[in-house]
Amino acid sequence: MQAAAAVIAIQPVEKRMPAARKHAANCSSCNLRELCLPGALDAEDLARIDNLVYARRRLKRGEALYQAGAEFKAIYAIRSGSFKASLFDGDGREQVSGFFMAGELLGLEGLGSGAYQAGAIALEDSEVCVLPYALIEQFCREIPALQRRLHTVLAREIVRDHGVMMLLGTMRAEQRLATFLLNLSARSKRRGYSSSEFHLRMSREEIGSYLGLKLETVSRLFSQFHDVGLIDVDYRHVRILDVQGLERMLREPSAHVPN
Amino acid sequence: MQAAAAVIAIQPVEKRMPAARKHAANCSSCNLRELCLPGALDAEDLARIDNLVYARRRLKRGEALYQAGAEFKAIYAIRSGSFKASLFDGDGREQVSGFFMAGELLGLEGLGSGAYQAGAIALEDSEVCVLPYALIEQFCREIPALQRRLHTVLAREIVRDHGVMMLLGTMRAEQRLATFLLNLSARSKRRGYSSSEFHLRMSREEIGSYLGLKLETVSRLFSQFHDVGLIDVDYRHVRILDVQGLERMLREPSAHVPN
DNA sequence: CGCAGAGTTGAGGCGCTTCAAGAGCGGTGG
DNA sequence: CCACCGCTCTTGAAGCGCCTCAACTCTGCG
Repeated sequence: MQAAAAVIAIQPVEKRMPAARKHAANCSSCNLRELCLPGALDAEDLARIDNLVYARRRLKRGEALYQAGAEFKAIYAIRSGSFKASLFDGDGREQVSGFFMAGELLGLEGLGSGAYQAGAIALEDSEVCVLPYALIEQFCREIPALQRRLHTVLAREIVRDHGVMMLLGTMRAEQRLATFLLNLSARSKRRGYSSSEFHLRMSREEIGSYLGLKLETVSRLFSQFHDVGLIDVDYRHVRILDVQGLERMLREPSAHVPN
Repeated sequence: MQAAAAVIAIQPVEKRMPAARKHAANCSSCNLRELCLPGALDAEDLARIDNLVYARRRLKRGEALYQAGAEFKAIYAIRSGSFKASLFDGDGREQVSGFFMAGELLGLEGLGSGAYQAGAIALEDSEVCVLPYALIEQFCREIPALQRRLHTVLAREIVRDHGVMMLLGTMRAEQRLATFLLNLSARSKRRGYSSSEFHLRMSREEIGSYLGLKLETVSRLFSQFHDVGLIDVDYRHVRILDVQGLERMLREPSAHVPN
């Protein structure tokens, strides 16, 4: 229970939500639940975890959900908005390790360890559900399906990181950006939005940090993709014109790039 | 139990081990346990998980413990020897995602998902403990300390991957190799071996794949490190002469490399 | 309306790759 | 035991891709 006590500064759901909206804090009535921690839990299990969400928290654009190195207390599920996660090392390097959108989980790397390794910053006004670790531990012991789901979600995070390693280790710049755009497209689609048209919530510099490129290179690639008819770009608004063209780029050999 | 049944081809511990050596299959009598899954479990909990190790398996150099994409049945703890994990994508790219040594766990990314994402190959004659997922799930429900430990271990794997992302995304070639050598040194020390002198079990090409470099570059860097007095190299035998020199390299700004 | 931050575009250079040739090591068979 | 062969490693020369530096434009916000 110490983890729950540690987030006491945040108002519990009951106090924050007027009675009329209170239901919205329950996983069972949340339309993002399939994407989120509950996944394909059946109705009975779903009802049992309804007070797993200890609180909600709203963040403004640019605000930090937690800092790198901060004490781990809870994982967070994104209810609305989006975030970037940033890694820091002791020598002044910074690297964006991922972008996260509605239904995705933040802070998994702190599970069972003392601290968050990456910092999480809101890329727009956002809202998250706070899932205290103590509650997660308890519910996972009681509900086998949830335990398994947590493992799945953790494994998925590892697989996601592997994708980034592959991208950084083996792809040339244009393939990295193509991968990035296709990934955003797929996640946008999965959330019921357009797969071909979306708004980038992050800067060229943040994209560059994520992809292991400089912002100028990212900018040039956007222009180049536009020139060959793969996409339309207007600042942060992107429309994909030729999905297969982007996919084809990934199959090209990566000359002049590490194996 | 289906996971345990699926590994039936491997002889259970009781059958493989003569009575005199049988104890060696128990975590409680394994001198690697602190590094491994059990971690700092107390004696009582340790006794309870003694048949978590369903079997042992020996592999020869070059043999695959499991292939990428194979059905996930168990995680593996390295009892002796070492492994590389390799990632593959659909477009013919390959990337070494890590090197693993005694006491470390393989196959975590398959937890709760259907399949291993990376393949694991023995870099020398090795032996592993087989930990069936069904048993892990069950023991974690019964033993809170083990549940937490599993989370810690999973989170550590994520943190490890973040380190690789940082390395690939922000460091120049010589910093990558320095990081690699310092990492091997620390892990060697932690296992009771020399921190300054060790034998590389992997080829230059495998190192290169891991570091996002070509094998020729790796080779040149070894020579260069030798020339400036940082290390002695004789093929795969390495001796670190100047730890602080290597550490100093990491602090240098990374001109001509992504942010 | 002005200013700061974000994005674009150009010119030049460095770092790592590519291509190539040769040397060293280990395993195998005579 | 030695000679051979394949694989790994080393080293050199040349080139490409992305970075650096820099100037300018566009956008959003007070």
